[in-house]
Amino acid sequence: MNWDDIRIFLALCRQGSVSRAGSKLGVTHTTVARRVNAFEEQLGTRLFDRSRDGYAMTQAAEDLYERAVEMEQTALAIDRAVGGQDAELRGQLKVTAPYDFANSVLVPRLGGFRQEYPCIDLELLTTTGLIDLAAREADIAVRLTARPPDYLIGRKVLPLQHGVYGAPKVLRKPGDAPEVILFRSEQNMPEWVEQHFPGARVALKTDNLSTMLAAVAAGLGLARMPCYEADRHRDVRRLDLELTPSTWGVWVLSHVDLRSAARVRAGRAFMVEVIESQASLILGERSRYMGGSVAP
Amino acid sequence: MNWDDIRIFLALCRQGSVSRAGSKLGVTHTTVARRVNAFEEQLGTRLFDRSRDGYAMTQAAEDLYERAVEMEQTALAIDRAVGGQDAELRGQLKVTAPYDFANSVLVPRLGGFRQEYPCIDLELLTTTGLIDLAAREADIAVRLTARPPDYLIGRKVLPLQHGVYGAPKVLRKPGDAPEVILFRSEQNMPEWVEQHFPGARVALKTDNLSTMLAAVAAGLGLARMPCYEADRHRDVRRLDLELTPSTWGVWVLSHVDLRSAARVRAGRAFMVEVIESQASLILGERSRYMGGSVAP
DNA sequence: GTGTTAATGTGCAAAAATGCACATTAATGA
DNA sequence: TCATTAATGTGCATTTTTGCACATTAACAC
Repeated sequence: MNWDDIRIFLALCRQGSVSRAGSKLGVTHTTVARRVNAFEEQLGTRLFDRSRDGYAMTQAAEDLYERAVEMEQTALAIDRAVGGQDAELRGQLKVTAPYDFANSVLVPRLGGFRQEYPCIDLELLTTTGLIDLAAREADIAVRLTARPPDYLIGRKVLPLQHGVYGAPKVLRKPGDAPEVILFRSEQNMPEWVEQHFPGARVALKTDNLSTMLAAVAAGLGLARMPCYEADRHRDVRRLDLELTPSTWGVWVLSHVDLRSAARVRAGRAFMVEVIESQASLILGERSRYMGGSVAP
Repeated sequence: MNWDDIRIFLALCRQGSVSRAGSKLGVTHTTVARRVNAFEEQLGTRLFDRSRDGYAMTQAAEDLYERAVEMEQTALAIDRAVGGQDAELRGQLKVTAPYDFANSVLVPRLGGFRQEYPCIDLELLTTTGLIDLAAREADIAVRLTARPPDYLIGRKVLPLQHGVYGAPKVLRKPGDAPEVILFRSEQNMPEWVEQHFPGARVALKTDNLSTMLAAVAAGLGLARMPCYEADRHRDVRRLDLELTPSTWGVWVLSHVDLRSAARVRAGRAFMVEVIESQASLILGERSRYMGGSVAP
């Protein structure tokens, strides 16, 4: 028997629906449904009655529930026994991250963090705009930058991949010189425009990625954006252009003073894992190009 | 944390090597090594010292061990709580299966059965020869047959796929009529020889599959064999011939009297799972043909 | 009555886990 | 000294698990 099935079972008992259980566990509701179905088949016993209201525990599930709670207690005790972390993995943890990156990459996985560290009160402070601010009274900062400030300690988890994106209808116009969409901070025409679209006019200047992406999707023009943001939009396409590589990366940082606190270490490790697990998105490996292909 | 990692950890503590732990758990040693490595990384603590003698527990592992045993007790209690099976999933279980099929398909996975049902004393009785005997005082019989005897109850899990096999050096000889290898029970030249190798001489008659396979591999001639046996030998090749399909199948059977006993039901379910999980082997999907290709 | 929300379920694609085959090494026995 | 055995470790292929996108349905609010 896969003991982890009991963990899934317990969450579903408590939440009453595969959707809510999935959110708590940091997985999709389809995963919860499949895991519980497989668990029932393996045990040869139905544990839940299914309805649109959710999953109701059967008598068999009631019989197992207390044992499942015991396993959870033991699992938590194992967690605490590792490195004597017992007193430290509780309290408040503030994480700051760029708004779009947080929404695209971090937030969907935070259910898993809460599951793993139920005694940590997580607070996510987002910053808007591409040019990130210094950490504002946060324990952990996720930063998209070429070089973090000296007073923050951490490492570059992944390089930040950029691409130039446009809407299909814009890209299909043969001969037309598309317009470009820039950030407010870009006073001069950037290199990728001079190099690939000389003479292009600026359709829009914006101060955040969401607006930029929405503008690209609406066909206002082309923009150079990080892949983690643009590739999530299925209606925009990336141009297969040679770009000066970005020197920026995804950094997970904390104040030098805080790096040894257990909950900060746990928080950083978790953020690193979440970022690494979406490497294909961040590195642009999911980009869609015109003609339906993806990059090799 | 994946609670199933604790189950792997516990097995490795007890066995002292990833090879032995893998055998006990019914997985490969590489799986055990990977799971434990990932578990250590996730905990941020080294649990084992590695050497060629095996994996020795660290102090951290010693600290966790008792908790892991507690989880195992709780997991076993959950097993027992399901359907009130407590008193039934213990005792002796005799399984009979054809010698070659048992060795090729069943034995590698029996570690998993012992893991899952530690209180069942498994006894495997093998029968030699292609033509199987009636069940000999066994609870469960795995049979390769077209039609099981009436006093045995069960189902055909998979059809049995056969092929004609030869050694590469035999198959490379252009124009040479290869000789054939038959079973002792085959008094007349079988149809596949008459159809594809008319006039072929018999190089050898044998009474068991292992000898037949060894003879094929040694280049004595061609033989028609079940794929589950031949495809495990990497030096023989299957001929892409049209054969009269075998009417035989892999059956999992038990006496009509015994089919409702919990340990018999558990045993049958497990055998079915093991057989189904090797469908690609049994159905000949792993056959190697001349020229290095595999069948589509 | 209609729109919204939130639930389950399904099929396909992507990601992760596992198996397999092999290399290497050390211990052991002949 | 050499062959055998049994261990760990690695790279690639295969299998399994999970995510994603979508469909459907029911309850609820307006």
